[in-house]
Formats: sequence, structure tokens, C-alpha cells
Amino acid sequence: MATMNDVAREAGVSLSTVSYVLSGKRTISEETRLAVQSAIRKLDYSPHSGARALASNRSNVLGLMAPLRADVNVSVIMQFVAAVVTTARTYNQDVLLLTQDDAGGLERVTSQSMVDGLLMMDIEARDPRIPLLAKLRKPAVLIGLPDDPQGLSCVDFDFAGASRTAVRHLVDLNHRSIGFIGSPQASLERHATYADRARKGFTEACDAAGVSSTLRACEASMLALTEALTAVLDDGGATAVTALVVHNEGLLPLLHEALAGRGLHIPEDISVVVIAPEDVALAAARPWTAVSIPAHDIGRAAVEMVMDRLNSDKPVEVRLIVPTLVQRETSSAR
Amino acid sequence: MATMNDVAREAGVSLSTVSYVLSGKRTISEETRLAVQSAIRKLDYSPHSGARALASNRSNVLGLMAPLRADVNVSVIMQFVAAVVTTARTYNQDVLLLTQDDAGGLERVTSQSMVDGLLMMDIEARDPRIPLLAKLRKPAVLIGLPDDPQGLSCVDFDFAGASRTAVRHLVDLNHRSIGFIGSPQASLERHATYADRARKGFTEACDAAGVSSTLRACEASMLALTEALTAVLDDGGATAVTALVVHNEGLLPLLHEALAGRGLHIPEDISVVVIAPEDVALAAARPWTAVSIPAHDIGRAAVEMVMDRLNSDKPVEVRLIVPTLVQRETSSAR
DNA sequence: CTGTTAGCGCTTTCAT
DNA sequence: ATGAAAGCGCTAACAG
Repeated sequence: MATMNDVAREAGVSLSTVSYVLSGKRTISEETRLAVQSAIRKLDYSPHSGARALASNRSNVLGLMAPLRADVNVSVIMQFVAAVVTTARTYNQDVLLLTQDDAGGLERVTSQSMVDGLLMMDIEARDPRIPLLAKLRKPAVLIGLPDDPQGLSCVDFDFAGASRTAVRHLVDLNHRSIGFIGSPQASLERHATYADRARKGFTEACDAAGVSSTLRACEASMLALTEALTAVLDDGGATAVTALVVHNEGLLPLLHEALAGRGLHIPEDISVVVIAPEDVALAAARPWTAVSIPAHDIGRAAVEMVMDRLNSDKPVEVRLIVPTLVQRETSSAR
Repeated sequence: MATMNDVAREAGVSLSTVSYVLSGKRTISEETRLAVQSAIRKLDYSPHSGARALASNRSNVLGLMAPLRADVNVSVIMQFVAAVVTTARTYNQDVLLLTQDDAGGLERVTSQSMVDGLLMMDIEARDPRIPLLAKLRKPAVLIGLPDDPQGLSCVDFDFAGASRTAVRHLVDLNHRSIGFIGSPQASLERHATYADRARKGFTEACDAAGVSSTLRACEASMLALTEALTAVLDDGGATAVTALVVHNEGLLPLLHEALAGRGLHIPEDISVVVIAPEDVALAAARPWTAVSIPAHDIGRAAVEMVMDRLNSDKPVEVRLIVPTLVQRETSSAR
């Protein structure tokens, strides 16, 4: 492996000149710059990241703590992670992966100066990792919205707004009684905030519009879905439920069948709006009217926010990504 | 941040003694060892990874190139990744994540000495990344089995064996005509080797047992599944298909419904054996008879193999993980 | 616009 | 069983 010294000798300049050519922190004459660059190419030089980290106090690595359990949301998680890695590369950063259950990992990678900043996914309302993170005094961004961010920046999709948007769409289509099929009970119990917020937004929007609402949590299985539909559709009381908002990607492959099993056709008998990643909404034979979860945008925003905090000292920031609804064939007026 | 020097001073010993206490590469008297350890605790010292990497030529980081597209196999991929990260930690290594489409990343992290070894997932038969990897002269392990490993170690599940095991199980139950519903056409076309090998093993085992076989690729949608079932079940010719081997996790939530739609009950009318991760096979209302894909074991083995190659110079190795079948309620004798 | 030089925090010989 | 000291390859202040 060639070192910077080798390059300097080859180019007939000093070591620091090579360093400055690489960093651009000094104005260099066209001539020497070219000489250095050609020496770099000739020797196939690349800088030693450890040495650089030691001298500059920057590792060019971001730590990402991701939930790697086989949850319902795997595809969303993968999209987040992909977006984070891709965006990090545009900032010339790499990504070190930490698992959710290795809480000590946050502390470890920080105290060993392995990372310049930290991202944490799948935040719960009172996530015990937040105080840990806050203590570390490293730029950090939470992907999710806890009760108390304790001075950390956050970014997330506006799940409450997503539900509101879905409800308004259905109300505009003259639906007067709307059902909500949400995340599994387990998500609610561990207070994954996306689940709570989506439900809250739904209820509020229905109340505001004066339409009746029925909510139900649901596992990703046909059995659970059938039960949930029974509960929601038969329970409607005075006005029959004519539209559903579904916030659970795992159910989408099952939903057509389950409704057909009750003799209900989409959208003639029942309108459906899903809250799901775009590609999941489009994967179905009949694409869903959807408020799409822009996993990629969120991941990108998260990286941008850490990098901002790394390069300047911007104040903390809580950013909610605005939902948009795309009407497709699964919702119609009644 | 305290440095090793601070610790040495605090403990009243020399810098090198502290280093040797940490590495264990020298015998240290009980007394000084305790003094050093207490100084470490008192100052809350942890070594600077960059400095260590610079001096020792070891980063304690493994690079993992993973397919982060939202594919059909997301859950399997997540399990691999989780296993890799977890196992790496037991070797005191961290994991740097590279995305599939960043082929240059392999070269970059290697030449910058960011990683001690590399793992690459989702290997295709003639994967163009293999020659790149082979050139890097870093310990590397392929998770998958290409046509020509070019001197790299490989580890994978024995997908051919998995199909054979499934077929033998069904033959033992007196089935004489077996269908195979496999990965999407796209997987075959890009020559994901797991898809090829599972098919091959299936055909071979059926031929060897003298039972008739019908194969079909299938996307993860109800529509595609319905078509595939029609093709496989109606196409049987002389002997009707009485059992299915399904190698496609995305289809499992749909399968009961799809078969019920044809008036077929499991296992009275048709037996089903799936090749899928254990938890996926168990997630169904009625757990599947399954040859389980031990994603965790494969990930663990991969890390063990790089670490072996890092610490000694073991010869290259191709390791296939042996399949085992667990009978549950979806297969029965006829 | 360029060169000289003092570290950054560690590992590892060489001494004793 | 311990210490002294020479790097590892880079960044950035200092000096022109």
C-alpha cells in the first residue's frame, strides 16, 4: 500500500501538499495539483482511514442502530437502511450497523471514536436508549418521534397527518363511517409511536368531519384479518362502514381475498386507502389508493440532519415529512 | 477522552504496560494488572479505534455487502444480516454495511484499510463482483455458491438437498406426483443460485424416486399464485399432483386461500412442504411442514469463516449447511 | 502557493 | 515482569 509520503516523493512535492490537494483546504497551483493527482493514480494510492481518523478526529462513519428482528415492517426497514447508506455515501460517509438489542453499542462506538454521528430507528414513546444517546454528545438523529426527544433531533413521517389525509379523502367521497385496521397489538404495546400517531390522527379526523370511526389492531395473518374485519364491519352500529384505512403492510396481500370472502368488492362495496410504502401499494394486482410512507425520504433526511449537525452547529430540529395521497382504483365515491 | 497515557500515569506504570494489559500479549503481575484496570475504570478509558488500526493494521471491522432492495426475501436477508452482526460482535468485530450496487465499495473499504475482511450476500452464478473480490487479497466469504468461487470461501444452505429432503418425505408418504412452486422468474433470470439449486434438487429427487414432477416459477401475488397452481395441478397428466413443495416465502400467506379457492384442503387433498425460514413457516395459522432455511446458522458460519482466515491461514473452504425437515400438519400420507 | 514539523493514540520491538 | 522509544500514516498549525 502506497502512503502519502510515497505520493509526495513521486510527485516531487511535500507531504502536506499532497494532503491539501486531497482535502482542498488550500489553494494549489494547477500544475502541482495535476502532478499530485497523477502520482496518486500511478501509485494507486488511497488514504488510510485509521490514520486519517487519528489525525483529524473524524472517522467518516455513521452509526446506524436498526431493528433487525423479523418484524412485520421488514420491507420498510430495509428501505430506510438502504436510503441511509446511499445518502451517507454522497457525504463520503460509511455506515456501521448496530443491532437494536446492543444498547451498549452506542456507547462503545462513540467512546472508541468509531463514528462521527448516530442514527437510531424504531423509536418508542419512552425509549430507554434516548437518555443514553443524549449523554454521548455526538450528533444524533432519531428516526421516529418519542414523547421527549431530550434535546436530540428527530425526523419521521407524519403518521397522524397521513391518517387525516386518508380520512379527508374518504369523506370527500361521501363516506360517513370509516374503519381503521392498524398495526399489530404488539406494536401498540411497546408504544411504537407510528402506530399510536396513526390511530390518533384517524380518530381526530373522523371526529372533526363528524363521521363515525371504528378502530382495530391486527396481526399479519388471514385469521386475524378475518376477525378484525368482522369486528370493524359488523360493529358499525347505525351507519355501515363503507371505507377502510389500513395501516399494516403485512395485510395487503390478504385483503382482497378477505373482503371477497365477505362478498365485498373493492371499491364498489367498500373503499380502501392504505398507509404503506409506495412499492408495496403498487405491488398488488390492483394498486391501492395510498398515502405512501416515503421511507427513502426519511432515511435521506436523517442523514442530512446528522451531517448538518456535524458540519455546523445547527440547533436541534424536529422534522415531519408531509404525507401525500395518490388515488388509485381502490377508493371511489358512494 | 482519556488516552492510554493518562491511564499509565494514573496507574503509575508505563504506557506499554497498559497496552499489554489490554492485549494480554505479555504476562503481567496480578498487582499491576489490577492497578491498570482500576485506572481504566476510573478514567472511563476506551481505546481509540483509529489509533489502534493505524498501529496494528487491524480495524476490527468486517464489511458486509447486502442486497438492500425491497426483494421477496427481505425477511431472510434481515436474518442473515442480524446473524452476521451478532456473531461479529462475539469476535469483537463491528460491521460496515455496503449496498449491492456499490461495487466500488469493496475496493474502497479495502484500500482504505477500513475492514479486516469481507462478506458478500446474494451471490449469482457468475457474479461479476467475484473477480473484484478475489483481487483484493482480503479474507472474504461468499454467502451463496457461484459457478466458480475463484479461490474464495463460500457458505450456503444446501438448497438442492433441501428439495431432495422434501421430496423424500413426500414420497415416503406415498405421493407419486409432486409439484414445485419456486422463486419468481426474475430470480432465475439473474441466476440467483439458490433458485437454480432448489429446482435441480427437486427434479433429481423426483426422477430418482420415479415420481412425476412439475415445476413452476411464481411471483409473490395472489394472481400469479392462482395461475401457477392451475399450471401445476391441472397439468399433471396421468397422475394428479397430490403434494407441493413451495420455495417462496412471499406466497405462504396466500397459499391456504388459493388452494381453498380450488376446493383443496391441506393436507387431506394436498400435502405441502415449504422451504422457508423457521419463523416464517411457524407464522401461519397452521404451521407448515418445512425444511427450514437456517439464515442464522449461515450468517454465523460466514463470520466464523472470515475470522478463521483472519487469524490463521486456513485453506479456502466451501461449506454447505445440511437441511433438516420438520413435519407439521400440512403433510400427510395418502 | 508551498514546505517543515509537531502531534493524533496506539502497538511492538528492543532493552533491562 | 516492566520501560523506553520508534514508528504506523495522516492533519493542520506555523513559517515562509
